[in-house]
Amino acid sequence: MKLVDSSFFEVGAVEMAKLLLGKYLRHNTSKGLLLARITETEAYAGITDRGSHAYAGRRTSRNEAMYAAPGTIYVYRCYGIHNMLNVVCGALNDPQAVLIRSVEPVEGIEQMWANRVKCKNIGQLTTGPGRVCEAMAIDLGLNRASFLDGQLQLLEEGVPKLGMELIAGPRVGIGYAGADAMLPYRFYQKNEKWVSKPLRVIYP
DNA sequence: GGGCGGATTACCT
DNA sequence: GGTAATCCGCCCA
Repeated sequence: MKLVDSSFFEVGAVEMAKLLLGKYLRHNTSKGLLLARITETEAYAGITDRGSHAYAGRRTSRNEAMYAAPGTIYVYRCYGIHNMLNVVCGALNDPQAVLIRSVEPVEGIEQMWANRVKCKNIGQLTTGPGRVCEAMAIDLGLNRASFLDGQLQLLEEGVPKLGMELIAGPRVGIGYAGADAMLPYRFYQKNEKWVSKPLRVIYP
């Protein structure tokens, strides 16, 4: 597998959310290598998206990473407890990002179990954005770093898989976003089992 | 300076 | 299905 290059990130969030499915997230930690396949994503599509931290051009210390170069890592803390991992994409000063909601563990699974202190069920090891960060030891120290040259990386297989059938539906937990809460910006592959919350309503 | 609440999870009934 | 946990960022004064 090879690292994706910088141009990979130069697309809007909705396209990026689809392209990230099946890619690999690798974290080189002091306790060993963690590798996982991305299985569920959500797009946060810039300043017109009421669900986004950057809606209406909001720019604060928390979301500053969204305004950085495509390929930047955006990690923030939610509910005072959980970290959320996002991939910044689009263009410089165009705050687009994709939330990684679930992954399939591939390597370093023992370490992931150790990181997920209270987890007993394999199906809950890495499904959910907070769980992904806990399992893969992703914290605020990675915020504003880059996927292109750091210890957290994105990889792809030499030969892309074809014919993925995608499921799309509304994003989770953004009821405040009004009409934008209905947008089909959450994605996973058909028959994917590493998913946080299966969709009831499926958009064709 | 102060109050509110969240891109969630785990554990309870 | 309901709710506690837990804290910084955000917004208003």
